[in-house]
Amino acid sequence: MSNNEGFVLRLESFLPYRLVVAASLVSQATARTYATKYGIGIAEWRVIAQLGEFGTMTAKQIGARSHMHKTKVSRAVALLTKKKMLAKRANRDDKREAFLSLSPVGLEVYESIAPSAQALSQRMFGEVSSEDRAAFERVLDTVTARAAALADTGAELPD
Amino acid sequence: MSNNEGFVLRLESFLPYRLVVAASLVSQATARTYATKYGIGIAEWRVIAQLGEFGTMTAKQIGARSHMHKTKVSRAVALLTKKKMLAKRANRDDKREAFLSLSPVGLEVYESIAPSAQALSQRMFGEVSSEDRAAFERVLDTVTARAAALADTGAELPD
DNA sequence: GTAAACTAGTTACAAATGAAACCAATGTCA
DNA sequence: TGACATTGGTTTCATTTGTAACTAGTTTAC
Repeated sequence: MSNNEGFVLRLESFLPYRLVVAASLVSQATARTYATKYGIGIAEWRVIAQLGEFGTMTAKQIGARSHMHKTKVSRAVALLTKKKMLAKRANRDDKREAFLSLSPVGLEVYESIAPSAQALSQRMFGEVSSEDRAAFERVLDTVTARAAALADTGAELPD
Repeated sequence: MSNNEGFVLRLESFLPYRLVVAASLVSQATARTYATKYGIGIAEWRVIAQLGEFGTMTAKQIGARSHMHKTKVSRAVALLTKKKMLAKRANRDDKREAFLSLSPVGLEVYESIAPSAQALSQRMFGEVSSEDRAAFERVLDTVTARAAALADTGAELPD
């Protein structure tokens, strides 16, 4: 029984809530897999994925493309460097930054983990029809844009 | 340029990644709004939302329905109790648990925040067509189920 | 040329989080 | 009945996270 006569919010069908719950489960499942099979976390994996896709980037570029806070990137890079998965090359023209890329070891990890990630995704989204998948992507796009705007303008709610 | 000839994962179109990014932005926007306007966090809001919807629940029930870890529920309940937003009534039949419900203050908060939350959701999902929204919900459902299964079985990746 | 403003990245600190230990109460089963 | 396992909930502890301060390097404006 609900204890108020006015507006009642049904949380179970409230989209922002459902989205966040789904993402958190996906994230858990993913983290668990990467951790148990490769001994790295999601942040590290994202760095590897970016470098695997684009070859060479600065930490800043990685952060921008992967939507990660710069401290997170910094720590992920430090860890991956310690694990010899990354090569760091100084930029002669701007000594503040460095060019990062996958070392042979890192590349190996990437080549083994990327198809696995794809397979995991397949397990989660595999039985979705392609129409639904397309719609899903459209919605993700608009929501991402809207939420990003709301998140960093700190916009007030309408009354 | 990519630095490997084999399989390349395009992170920007990788669904689990996009889902998690979208959710994190939604979560940020939401948290910011609740925090600035009501001085509570997402966990606290979820507790309030559950109680607003269902009236009276134990901490355990709240955790189960809202997908929150029991320590998180415990802390949220403690905070809300300190803020006089919750009423706690002992269960005579099982003194380990207690029945929680919204106090008059808590109910006020709920009645003011629930429509705001709805409005915020509207801002994020408002321009989505109802077909896309339906598809989106279908996908969320299947993904939630699949990810939950993967997350707690600790299933291995296929090779 | 140089002082002030700015930027890439790291570090220090504080808050949030989850796993595990814990406490009190309840259930089980001999 | 009484030992043992289990459960609701809290607390402790170690880890993760983000904010803010900081360092080193670069750009801008005079």
